Amino acid sequence: MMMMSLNSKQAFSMPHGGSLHVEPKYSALHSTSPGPRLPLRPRPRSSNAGGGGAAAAEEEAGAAAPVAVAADGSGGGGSEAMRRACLPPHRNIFGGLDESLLARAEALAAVDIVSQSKSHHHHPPHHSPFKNGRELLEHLSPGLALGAMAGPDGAVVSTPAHAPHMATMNPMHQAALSMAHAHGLPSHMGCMSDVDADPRDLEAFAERFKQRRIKLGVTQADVGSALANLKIPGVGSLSQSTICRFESLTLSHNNMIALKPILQAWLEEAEKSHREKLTKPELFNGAEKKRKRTSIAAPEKRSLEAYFAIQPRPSSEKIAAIAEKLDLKKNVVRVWFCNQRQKQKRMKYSAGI
DNA sequence: ATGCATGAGCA
DNA sequence: GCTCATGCATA
Repeated sequence: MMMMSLNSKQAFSMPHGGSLHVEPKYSALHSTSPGPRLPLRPRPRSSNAGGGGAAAAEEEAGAAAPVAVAADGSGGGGSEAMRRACLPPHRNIFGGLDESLLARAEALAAVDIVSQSKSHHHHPPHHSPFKNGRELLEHLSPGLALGAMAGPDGAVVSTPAHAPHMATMNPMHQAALSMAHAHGLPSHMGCMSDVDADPRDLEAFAERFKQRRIKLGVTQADVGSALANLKIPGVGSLSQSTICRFESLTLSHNNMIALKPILQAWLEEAEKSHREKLTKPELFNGAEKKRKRTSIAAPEKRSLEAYFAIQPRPSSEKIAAIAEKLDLKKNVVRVWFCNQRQKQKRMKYSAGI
């Protein structure tokens, strides 16, 4: 059970070189400063109150792009608004239909749906302690726009995460990981939040970051857990996924902006430590959680995509109907749509706003 | 690298 | 119930 293989050591050689399809990064948005700089809200708890105008506002929101910069506290709302402003005013012309909607999607995916004899599997609603890495964002946003930069009150979300297979780690890794420094974050942070939002900058940084990380011989997973060692108030660890997405620019713009200073801080510390060749292993240990990932079969997936094409935001009832037709759990379908929407948004951005 | 999932905060 | 930030599990 300990041979999970990869994961923590995928630093330099990813077996899958080019076979993977990279998802749309939001390459270069507008060249210079967008407007949406701060995802960080003043105090509110975790992430970005995205919910804000979410669903409702989503429809048009066209004009309100400027978005309140931080002050409003709902970073999410703001970012969202601006994001929407950039999106095409696609509206649900299908608003009224119900049956017809399903019928149409059915038609589109008819072939697949027919074979209801799919072999999908459900499993109990797994759960996990989950840690909240979002809080880190709030603390990182310098007082600039917010002015309210509380001290160490931030709940430092430490990571219950998984146990990095450090046993196999070489000295280099350890050195890079062991830098535990308590300090305020690199100087650059002082003036970000307003200027660091340049997409081009983020792109450049992400690339540089990856390059230097690899140079240090540290994996994405290592970086994630090492973040906790920075002891930055409110900053805990992050997962390999997040680091990966950061490097590949597959995070939301706001998320990228929020993470940049943190990763930059880590990078500087890591390189510093690397120079000193410090070696003090520091381990965390993780828990034993086993979440099972639902795998939606291709036919069902195609059907979902067909439905999504005509109505990306189906009502609860439509979701139920779809779930039944595809013989999937309603929640699975609902989540699928949510994730699909997120994905679509990123795609639209990458499309080159 | 990416698919499915959780959870916080908001409407 | 949505969005958004993130994460575990997995291809």
